[in-house]
Amino acid sequence: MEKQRKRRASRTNRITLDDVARHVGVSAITVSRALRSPQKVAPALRDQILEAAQTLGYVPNHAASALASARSMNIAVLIPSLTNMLFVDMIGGIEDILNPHGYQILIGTTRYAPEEEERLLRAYLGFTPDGLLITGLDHSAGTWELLRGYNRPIVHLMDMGKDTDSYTVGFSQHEAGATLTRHLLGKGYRRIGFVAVQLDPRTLNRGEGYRQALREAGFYDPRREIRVPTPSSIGLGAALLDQMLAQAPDCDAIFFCNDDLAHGALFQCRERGVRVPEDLAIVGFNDLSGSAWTVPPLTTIATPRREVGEEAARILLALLSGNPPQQRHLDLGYRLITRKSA
Amino acid sequence: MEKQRKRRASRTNRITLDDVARHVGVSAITVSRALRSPQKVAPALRDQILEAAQTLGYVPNHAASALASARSMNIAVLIPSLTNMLFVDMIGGIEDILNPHGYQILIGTTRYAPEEEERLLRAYLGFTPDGLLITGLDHSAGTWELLRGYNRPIVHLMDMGKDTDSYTVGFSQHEAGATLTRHLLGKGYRRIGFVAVQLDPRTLNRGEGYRQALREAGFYDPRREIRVPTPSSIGLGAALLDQMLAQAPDCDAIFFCNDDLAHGALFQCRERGVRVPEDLAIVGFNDLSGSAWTVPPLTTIATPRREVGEEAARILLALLSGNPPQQRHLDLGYRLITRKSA
DNA sequence: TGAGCCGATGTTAGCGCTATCAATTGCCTT
DNA sequence: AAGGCAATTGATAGCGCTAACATCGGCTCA
Repeated sequence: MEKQRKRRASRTNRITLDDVARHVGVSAITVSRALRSPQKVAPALRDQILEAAQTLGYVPNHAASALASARSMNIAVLIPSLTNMLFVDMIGGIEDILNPHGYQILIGTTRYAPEEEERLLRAYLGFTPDGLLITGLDHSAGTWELLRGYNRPIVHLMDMGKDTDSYTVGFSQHEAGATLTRHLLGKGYRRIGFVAVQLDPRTLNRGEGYRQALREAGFYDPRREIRVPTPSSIGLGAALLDQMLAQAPDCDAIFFCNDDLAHGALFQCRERGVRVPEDLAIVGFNDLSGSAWTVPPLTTIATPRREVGEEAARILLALLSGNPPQQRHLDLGYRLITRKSA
Repeated sequence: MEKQRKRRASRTNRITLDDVARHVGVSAITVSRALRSPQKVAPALRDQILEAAQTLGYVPNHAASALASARSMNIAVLIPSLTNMLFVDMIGGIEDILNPHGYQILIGTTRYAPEEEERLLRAYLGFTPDGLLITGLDHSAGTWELLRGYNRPIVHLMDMGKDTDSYTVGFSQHEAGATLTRHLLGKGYRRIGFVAVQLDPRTLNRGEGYRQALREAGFYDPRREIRVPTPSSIGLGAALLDQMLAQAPDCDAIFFCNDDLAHGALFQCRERGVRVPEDLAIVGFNDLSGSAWTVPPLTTIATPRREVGEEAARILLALLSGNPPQQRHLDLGYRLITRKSA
């Protein structure tokens, strides 16, 4: 009654565990062990198996392993966009921590759209990721439901949610916006404009901080705010500088919600003969790589994006190994970078 | 003789196909069909199944599907780095084409290191990707061996390999480098320097083009070349401008292998009081987003990186559907962008 | 009217791997 | 000497899904 195992037309001619096992003359499970937990196999045999695997060019089938073990060793990471260097830097931090532990990250870009995020999340759950890193705390109801049903570690990035019991790693966008605004106030600027683009929740929070700081000082004026949903770019910054000077010519400083925009604005100031910072101060946000090299160099807020990635990954690893950190919210702060533009 | 299927301690409490099937009162395969090829299931039943799947919150298990069907619906993409916007743009092009067809891309960053590329490739083959997009044609022997053993579609990106039978999509780095150099020669510059960083094969090819153009014109002088293996950055560009002016003060133009560097150089020229282009012409390569907004705007070569991604993805799709394109090499060219810096 | 065929659904058997438990061996205790 | 224990290897049964073939009405057409 020997059960004859007949291959289904050999759909793939890949080398399998069985092939290696047969080659060495042991059972498949022993090969599996030799590769996954070497200390469980006698040294001599282990070496023989590893050599055979090498010779035959064996590559473990990830799907089969994930299916059998219920651990996929991959982590889904959802970010709004790869075009924004902010998130690229964050991804770098994540990979630096997770890769050495054998985790593979799956990057999904939501294009700043909640529906797209939900669709993507659903698709990524199909990969049975062992953990999830997701940007922000603002999600569609459907997304939250998926997150609730996903009973594995989740860490939210770049936002602080002191009120939730989700794990979060980030900093207060609101405070950062207020800090930068207060810095301008401290320098004597009074008619401070704010330019917001993309209008994702983090941008809006910065705007809230700006508004609060100005209100407290008694200088808030809604005519000095511009909001457009367009994605950030240098060209847009130049255009919005023009728009701001047209709609509020008395501005003595402008807070751009992103360094890109500020770069474009600095360029445009030069074109228009507006002296920075004598006639107009310009400040940005994020401290992107070019901001030290503009003319004049840009005053901005440095955000700990790489560290956010790293720390979130560390928390995820802790959760995966069953050691939940006592703190649910990690605030990595931000730094005010004062250069010559204000 | 009913075969009792007993669950293995219910390791995951996810909803499975079987759950949906039981809920509706059909067999698992019918549910599978309703989801994957709806036209094979009677409309009324299909709707009932889809609704049940929705209600129960069913998410297909990717690993199981990949294992059973030998099609993973994912495509591995190996690039040197995400820090370089060049590759981010390329990824954007790839996703735009592949995502609508249901393919998921797995991004691997090799850090410009052949050994890392080989390691990554091996890891990614474990995902049984249905196709592979890999940057360049310069790989370690081990990588080539893996590629040879991988009998599924592969497209090489950003390099032309007219001599190989690999599929390639890109443009001639060599010609682009020569074209830019000839442009400078045409403008009357004679003592043209070249600054290469990172020293990946594409950079080196540009350098070859530069050298050939200058040799043909009889103006090549090796003292005007700088090569450092460091990654490109704005700060490095500033530093290398200084170095070049120190080692070859008679330079009347400098070709930086990347726009980043050129941005830094422009900044440094301003610091040093070197007028561009009157005292010194500066040109870059790639036409990154900031290059239209420098002072003065940068003359550079615009590279079709998004298109490279798109076309490579299209070729991959064609290969996956069994319609190999007749052309193995797709040259997407490049454009000389003349601005004020030369 | 019956062979033939088509559309809709089901049955069976794996995909390649690992969890679980069993079997074997050698060796240590008491 | 018997029991016990650890170390090593193996047998078996699935993980959740889909390919391949089987089945079953109903319907067409000679």
